Amino acid sequence: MTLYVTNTLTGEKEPFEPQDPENVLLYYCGLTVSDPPHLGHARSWVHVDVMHRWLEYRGYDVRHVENFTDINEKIVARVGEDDLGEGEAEVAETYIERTLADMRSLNLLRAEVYPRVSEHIPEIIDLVETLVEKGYAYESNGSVYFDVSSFEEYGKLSNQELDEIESQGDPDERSEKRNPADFALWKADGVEPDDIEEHRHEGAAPAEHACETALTWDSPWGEGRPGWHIECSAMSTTHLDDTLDIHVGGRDLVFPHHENEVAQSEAATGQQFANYWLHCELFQMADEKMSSSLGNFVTVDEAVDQWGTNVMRTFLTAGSYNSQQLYSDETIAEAEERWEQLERAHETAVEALDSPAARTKVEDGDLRTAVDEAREAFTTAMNDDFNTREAQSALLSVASAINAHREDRDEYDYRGLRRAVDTLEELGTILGLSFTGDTTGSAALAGDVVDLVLDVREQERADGNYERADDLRDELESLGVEVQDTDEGPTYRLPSGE
RNA sequence: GCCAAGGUGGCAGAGUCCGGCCGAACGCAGCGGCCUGCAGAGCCGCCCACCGCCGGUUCAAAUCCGGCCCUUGGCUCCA
Repeated sequence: MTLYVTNTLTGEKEPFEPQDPENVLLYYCGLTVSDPPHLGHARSWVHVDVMHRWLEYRGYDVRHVENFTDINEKIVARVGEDDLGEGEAEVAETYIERTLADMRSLNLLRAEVYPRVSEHIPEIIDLVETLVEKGYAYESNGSVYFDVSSFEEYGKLSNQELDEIESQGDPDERSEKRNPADFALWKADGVEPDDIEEHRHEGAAPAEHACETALTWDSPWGEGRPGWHIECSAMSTTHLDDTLDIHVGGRDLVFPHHENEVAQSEAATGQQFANYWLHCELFQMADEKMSSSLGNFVTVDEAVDQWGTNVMRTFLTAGSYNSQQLYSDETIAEAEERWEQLERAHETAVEALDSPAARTKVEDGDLRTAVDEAREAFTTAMNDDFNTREAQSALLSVASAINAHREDRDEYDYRGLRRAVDTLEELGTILGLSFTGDTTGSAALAGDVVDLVLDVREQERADGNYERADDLRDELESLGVEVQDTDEGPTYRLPSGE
């Protein structure tokens, strides 16, 4: 079955064909590490992760590269704040560590490499030199700008005409540029206090001091720093190839960032930069998008602490990657409900498999058919531009089939249930969902203690002391332990977290 | 102003590329029943949609074409 993806470059859904039939070169525009990652980032990460997993599931060897932009005025602006660090490099490092920890907490597959701008200055300088030599860029006052008029296809990604594009970069640069739409590849000197003023928070070090920590490098044009767009071109080429199969990023980066990457890379190599441009849509808050600059974000660590990894992943894949998604307590709660349905059904099936009522000679055609159809539906959904919402529906239909089977049978279809459990686990993994609860350490101890309390409660119930039994249940409930009485005795769920 | 995406039930959100299986999925909320000491979970059934508006094409349109209205995002740092 063919995989279809929506390509921003053409604006159409097209069959996906990597250059090499066995490998996929995937580059994701990572973040500028000047703030703690928020749920908007997590949404993109999770969708890229699901793409990665699905491509692997389809048999491709995925070479996934994701950069960290660790050179930026906004990072300099944070110097000295809290315990972020005493210089641009330290602040960046602090946030990179936090970011990697957040990524782990979301159960993301690791990328092959997480290149940093500061470690690719020679490659960047080479690239800028190439552009100057080929006549696509010019030096001005120690800075180097890309001459957009020299690149005929400029605007093809964001579908804009050059004369409609307004000035890029800060006002000071404009006098140095030939065309207001030209953008900086290399910026002369370091960072000036004025450059960071708007990004500074309370408690940050004095601007002059912070700027002194800004990193600069020698270049053929004198001391300076790389411009914003050039790093992705340099790093993707270094770690992958001149032509990427898939370049992913947030919708908000289409212009100018991605447009500029296309211009730089294609001007330098003469090759198409990326065959497929995929863009993740943004979260929609009640009345505006979630963004670092608006300060209306929920950080990833807060969210994962509160809801747990599986709920977050269910939430983040509750819409297609390329559709805007509404963020609210209600929409998260709904995702939690979906996840819990899956989790409960999984548990139900596992318990049924372990019970003596499970027979290899029993066969429930409805169950087996439902599982097979769900598998089919999941595959179809994922191949249709990574339709994770539909994929979730398919998983939920397995859950319903399990419950229905358990409901109206006295003897269970062992093989059918086995297949249902395997399907939930296997397909769940593609969405990054994990059914394997923590059965070690304190979680196991907690489970034993709950078992003990439930034993006592069962005795009370047997004795007809329902009030006492309900109290025990309420107490457990208040600790987050969800108790359910079933025909085969009580079951419970510990608070979801990790 | 220019570019892009979108307007589907009370909410949320698929389906629109490739018109008919859409009398519109999945989930939440709501209603009835079963089960239960009770509750929850679960099961069965139901309710809620003239698919933004107007017009066109067609045997047939949520899906194609044209016009209009509205929303969101980008055009400045942004996943």
